[in-house]
Amino acid sequence: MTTYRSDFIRIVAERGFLHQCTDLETLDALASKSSITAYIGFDCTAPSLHAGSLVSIMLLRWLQKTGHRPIVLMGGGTTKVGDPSGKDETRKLLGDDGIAANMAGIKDVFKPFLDFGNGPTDALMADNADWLDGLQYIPFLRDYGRHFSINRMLGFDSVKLRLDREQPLTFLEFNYMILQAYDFLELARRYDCVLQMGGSDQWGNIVGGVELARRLDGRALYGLTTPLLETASGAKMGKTAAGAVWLNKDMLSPYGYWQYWRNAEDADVGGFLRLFTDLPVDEIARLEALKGEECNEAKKILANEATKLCHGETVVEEVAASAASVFENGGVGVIEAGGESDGAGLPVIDVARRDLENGIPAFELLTRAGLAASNSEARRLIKGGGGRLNGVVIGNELQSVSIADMGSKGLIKLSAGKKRHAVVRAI
RNA sequence: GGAGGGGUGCCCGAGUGGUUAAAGGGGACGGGCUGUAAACCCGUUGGCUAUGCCUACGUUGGUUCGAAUCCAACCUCCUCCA
Repeated sequence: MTTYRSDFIRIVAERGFLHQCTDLETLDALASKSSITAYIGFDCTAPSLHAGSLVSIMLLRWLQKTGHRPIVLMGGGTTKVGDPSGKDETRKLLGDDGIAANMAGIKDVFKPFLDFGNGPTDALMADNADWLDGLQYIPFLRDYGRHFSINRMLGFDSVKLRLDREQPLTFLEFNYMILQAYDFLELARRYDCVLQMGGSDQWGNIVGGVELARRLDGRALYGLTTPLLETASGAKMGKTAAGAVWLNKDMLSPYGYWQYWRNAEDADVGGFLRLFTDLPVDEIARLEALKGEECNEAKKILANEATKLCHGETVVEEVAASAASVFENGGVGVIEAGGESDGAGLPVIDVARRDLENGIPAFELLTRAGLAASNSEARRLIKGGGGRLNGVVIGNELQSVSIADMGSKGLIKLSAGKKRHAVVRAI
């Protein structure tokens, strides 16, 4: 195995972040003798980032921990264009307001992972709208557009995928890669940023920036990509039935976040521990070796550590206690204590006391609790034997749920399957 | 600009006037087996005030007792020609 001179590259390699690099040796040498600045771009297409972006975020974290300066680039400008990479259809175009709102949510995501400030290795946040918005079409085309070959761009996966699927690719989106290349150049000029990182689907775009800088400024920049993560059985990282695994607690509660990691497949545990926690690699090797049922211990540690990074240490304890209560004792978790769970426990649904006094059909309550997307789905769920009321299978979807079903704490536990639960409370 | 071929449910993909809420596969969800795992087996997979009703096969109109299926216009993708 290759030995690396810089802490950054060594750690990144041994923890599984490394997929491709434009010039690993030189970059390693550079990072070993000086502090470098590197960036990753994030588009503002949603109000939060999800677990799919976590590899990138952790990569910036390690960059900072090994003495370098991370730049988080908000795609305030590029989001207006829309990255065709990995999308088989045109994104809905967002307006300025939507982008600004999304950006605010995304900025929050980074706070627990990176230290921001003005020190030499403090993280920096930039917004490419600052330079992209002011570009003038003809001058830009003449100065930069002439360095891009359509012939090559057509070969890029992001373009090819769209064409192969017979989906439209607008000229607007086609320009995305040029703008991203320009971003890199701009960051190199402004902040002496020498490295752009990103998911493997960004390779083409990153290389575009490296080449642009070489042609225009005669400057060597570097690109590094992370593997595109899939779970061991091939599912896309960061997606579940309930939707994306958001990093923002308004979008996904810490409880739900913890559950995502707790439910990792056996085969993924080691890799996830390396990528998504700060645990030392030899400790991970030990956890990874656990076989059979013992693997669950490793998964709990994974869930605890990952949740700690994202939502903080204090919440983790409550979440873990909740999970133990729900899954090991058939309880309802921290909410039982009577307080607000603040996302550390099962979702709580408030239902008007009057409604409960009259009785609510079981299927309707499941829908209200968010355990089914529609009343029809709730009915099917119950017919299939997947609906539970206080742990008991609901036999008939019309069964009425009322005050009488509340336990001693005045709560009703509803379940869809063995893992999805919610607590109903009367107000 | 011309000629031809396409657009079907979350995705892929059958279906060319009624028996089609639409074959098959994937995915997802539920059940079984387990370890809150994987694999495997079974079931479900448009909505609703639900033994019925409503909405759906690119869009909008039309023909017909009846249309995803026929016609027209439009949108859009592909291939070839200029």
